[in-house]
Amino acid sequence: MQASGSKQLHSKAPIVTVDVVLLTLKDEQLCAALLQRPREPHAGEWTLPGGFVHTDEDEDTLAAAARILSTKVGIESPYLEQLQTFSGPHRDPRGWSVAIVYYALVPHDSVPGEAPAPRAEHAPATVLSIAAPPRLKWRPVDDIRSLPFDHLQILRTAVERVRSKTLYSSLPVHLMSATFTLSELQAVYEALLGTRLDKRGFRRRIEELDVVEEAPGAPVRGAHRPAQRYRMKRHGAQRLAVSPKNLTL
Amino acid sequence: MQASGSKQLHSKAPIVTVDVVLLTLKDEQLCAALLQRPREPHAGEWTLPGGFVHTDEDEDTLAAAARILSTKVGIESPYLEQLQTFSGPHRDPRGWSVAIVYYALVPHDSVPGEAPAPRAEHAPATVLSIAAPPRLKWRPVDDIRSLPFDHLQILRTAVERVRSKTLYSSLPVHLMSATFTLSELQAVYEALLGTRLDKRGFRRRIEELDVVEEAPGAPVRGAHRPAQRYRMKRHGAQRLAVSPKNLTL
DNA sequence: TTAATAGTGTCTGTCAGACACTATGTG
DNA sequence: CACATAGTGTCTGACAGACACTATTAA
Repeated sequence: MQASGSKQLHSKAPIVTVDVVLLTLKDEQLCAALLQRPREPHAGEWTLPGGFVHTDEDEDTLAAAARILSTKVGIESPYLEQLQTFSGPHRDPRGWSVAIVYYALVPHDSVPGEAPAPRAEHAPATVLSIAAPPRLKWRPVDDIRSLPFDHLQILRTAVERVRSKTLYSSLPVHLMSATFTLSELQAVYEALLGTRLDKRGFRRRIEELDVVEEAPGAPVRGAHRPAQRYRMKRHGAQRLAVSPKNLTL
Repeated sequence: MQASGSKQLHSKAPIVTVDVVLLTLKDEQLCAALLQRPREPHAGEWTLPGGFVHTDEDEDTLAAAARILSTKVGIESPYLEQLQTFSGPHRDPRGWSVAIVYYALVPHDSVPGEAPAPRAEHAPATVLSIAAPPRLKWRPVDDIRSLPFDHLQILRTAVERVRSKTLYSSLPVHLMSATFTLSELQAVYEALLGTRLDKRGFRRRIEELDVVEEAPGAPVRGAHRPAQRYRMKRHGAQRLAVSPKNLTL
């Protein structure tokens, strides 16, 4: 037994883990981060990043999720939000378990690659997990057909949430690099939704949401007419702008 | 320690509870159910219904929430949905804790009153906590200024969620009796939103949502023109209809 | 008939979708 | 110049908000 030494004599306490669905956009495809498990159960298989709560250092499960991303994937302060809690006697072979699940969005260019040891090209910051290097890979979410535990269901739930929020919010800006053009942003929305969007309507909408602003510096000088660079507005920490137009009865 | 006897030597496992924000509408006011705690911590104080997961009988935390409502409040199969999971080292004096929180909506006429001992009508199953019968009361949510643990924050989050969903969904039908008139339903929406709504627009909207149907039987013969009775459509179990109009980018 | 509530018809301003247009760069 | 991408102007059908109207009961 554990902390509550007096009352719960009937049943064992559940196992508690925190899992993270880490998503990015790569070649117009939404991809999820998978780690190869170093230990049983399901040793050697690819799963969502996860781990136990460290009650001696984590302030809450959000902090635990951030720690797991930092430690096991080498990603710092991404957009991170609680998804849902999954539970049951069979989802983990070790017994009755609870998984508090978060989802995270990161721009593709701030992400460690697929090497057993992280590539040198990106992520110059020290990656602490070098000692027991977890293998990392990114897989398009629509290609993932099975995962250990109930991680496939968790992944599907997270993807559904992200796609759904894309319809009425500015969530996808968290998939963009530090600066980006509106055309790039539109391409990201289109990739997530699997639809073409009208340029005029898209720009009207983004402007209403009021979450991006012109970034200083030179415009993008591509093959043709240069494009204005934009960046995310930082209101407070990481607020989600939802169109007020969609909230009318 | 617990099931995972090998890896987590660093920190104690968190305490896991399931709490429920149980809401109903009474005299045009949204009210929450509060129970008087029979035990420490906060013995004698009024809190949200809650309890431990019984890993030997609960299929998941949703089932645990349903069991807690049935056992401790005497309410069977209400609308029940996961709200959010709260966690941290300080929210419960017993230690680092996780609360998986659900919210439930019930029609006012299917609800036990404020009696000291629970009525005999429900909960025929053995109630283990009969020794110290939990007292129940209903308080308007806007009058509740403080609660033990972090239950005030939890309550506020649930109320915000319900009011927000009222704007674009049919959630409030779960606050209605078995049959009801459209005027009554509109009054409930108005009470939740604190706004007057246009009758024509309201009826258009409810029709689009396609969640109510005409109920058989005599119309309501009140003081004046009789009104058609309606009832909730049962699609599957308890689906939530969201207006598709609000999901356009 | 009056009062009160149930329920419908319909006008209108607003806005999203559509699409044509201009602007500005490269080669 | 042709071409490609960036960015804007603007028309129009649909629809939500508003509100007047009819319908049906009791007293």
